[in-house]
Amino acid sequence: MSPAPPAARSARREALITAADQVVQRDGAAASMGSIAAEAGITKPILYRHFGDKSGLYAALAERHTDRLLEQLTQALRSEGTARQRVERTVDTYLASIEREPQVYRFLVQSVEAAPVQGQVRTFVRRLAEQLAAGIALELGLPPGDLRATTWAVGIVGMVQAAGQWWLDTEPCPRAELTRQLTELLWGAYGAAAG
Amino acid sequence: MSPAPPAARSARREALITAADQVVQRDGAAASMGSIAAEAGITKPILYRHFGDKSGLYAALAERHTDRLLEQLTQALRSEGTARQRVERTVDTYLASIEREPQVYRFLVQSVEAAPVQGQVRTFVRRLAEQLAAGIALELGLPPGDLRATTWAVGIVGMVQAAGQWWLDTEPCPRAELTRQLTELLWGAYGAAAG
DNA sequence: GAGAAGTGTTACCGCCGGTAACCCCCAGGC
DNA sequence: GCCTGGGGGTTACCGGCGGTAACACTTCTC
Repeated sequence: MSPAPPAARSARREALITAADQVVQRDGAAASMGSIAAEAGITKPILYRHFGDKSGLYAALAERHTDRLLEQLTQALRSEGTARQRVERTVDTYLASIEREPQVYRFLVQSVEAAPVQGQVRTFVRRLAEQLAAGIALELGLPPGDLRATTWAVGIVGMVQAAGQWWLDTEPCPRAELTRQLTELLWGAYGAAAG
Repeated sequence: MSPAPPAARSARREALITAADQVVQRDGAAASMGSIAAEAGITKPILYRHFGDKSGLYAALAERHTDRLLEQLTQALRSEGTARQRVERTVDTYLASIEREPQVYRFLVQSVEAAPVQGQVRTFVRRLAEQLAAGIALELGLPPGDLRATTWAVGIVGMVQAAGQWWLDTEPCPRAELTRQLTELLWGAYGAAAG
C-alpha cells in the first residue's frame, strides 16, 4: 500500500464519519473524539490525521446530513401545487427530519461556530440558508445572490429551526399543526391579525 | 460576619456577575471559570459556591442581560403607532442591542442548553420567547399561554435571532434595512410575492 | 476561651482536545 | 537477498478545562 490508493482512503473516511454518527446518536453533544475513535475501533491520532481538527470532523458529519436533508428540501420546494402548499411541505419535511434524528440535529445546530480558523467550516444552518436563498430568488424572480432573498432565507431557516427545537423539547402539539402555524405566520397571518 | 448579611452576599454576587461579563466581553465564548475568578480577584471555589455550576453562572449572566433587553423590547412593543411600526421598532431594538454587545450576545446564544440537570436554567432565547408570547397574546386578544401565540413568538425570536447573527457576521447592509426586510417578511411579503 | 460558621486558599482529580514520538509492515531498488 | 523508506498504527504524553476536597483564617456567640 505504498501508493496509498485514494479509494480506500475515502472509504475509510466515510466509515469514520459513520462511526462518529453513531456515537452522536448515542451520546448527543457529549460525544468526544476519544469515544468516536473507540467506536470506530481505532485511536485518536488517525482520526486527527483524517479530519485535522474536531471541527473538521464536525464539518464532515454536518455535510453528510446537510446534503441528504437539502436534497429532500429541494424536492419538496419543487413539488406540485401552490407556493403556499410547497412551502408547507418543505417546512414539514424539515420538521420530520429533526423529529427522526433529534440527537444529530441538536449536535449539528449546537456545534455552530465551532470553527477555530476563519470560517472555513460551513455550518449546518448556514448551508441550509444559502440553498434556500437560491430557491427563494428563483421563486421570486430575483437575481441570484440578491440581498433580500438571502435575508429572508436566513430568517426563515432561523424561524423554523427555533420553532423546531422548541417543539422537540416540549412536544406541545402534533407536527402537522406546528407546520400549519409556521406557514400561516410566514404568510403574514400575524400582520393580518394585528392590523 | 457569622449571621452572613444577605445584602453583602447579593452585592458580591452582582460583582461576580459583572466580572464574568467583562471577561465574556473580552474573550467571548472562550471565557473560562478560572479567568472569570481571576478577573474578580478571587479563586474558583468561591465562584462555585455562589453559582454552583458553570451553567448557573451562565444563567445568572443571561438573566441580567435578558432582563435589560426585555425591558427595552417591552417598551418598544408598547410604543405609539400602528402594529407594524411597533413591530419594526421592536426588531430594531433587538438588533441594536446585539450590535452594541456582540460578544455577550454570541456567548448567550451559544451557551443555550448548557443545562446539565433538567432545564432548571432558562436560556436567553427561551425567556425572550416566553415574554414575547405574552405580548403577542395580548396584542391579538388570545388567552395567555395560547399555543399559537407561543409558536409564533418562538418562531419570530428565532427568525430575528438568526438574521441578527448572520448580519453581525457578514455586515451586508445597514441595520435599518435589515429591520425593514424582516418586518416585511413578518408581514407576509414572501407570501404576497410568491402568490 | 471554646467552638461554630462563614470566608478564603491550595492542591488536586478526571477528562478533553491535540500532538510527539515511536513501531511495524510491506514496497521496491540494488 | 537486504536494506531503506514511507505510510499504517499505537502509546504516552501535554496543557487546560470544569469541578471539588481539604485545610486555614477570621469573627461572632455562648
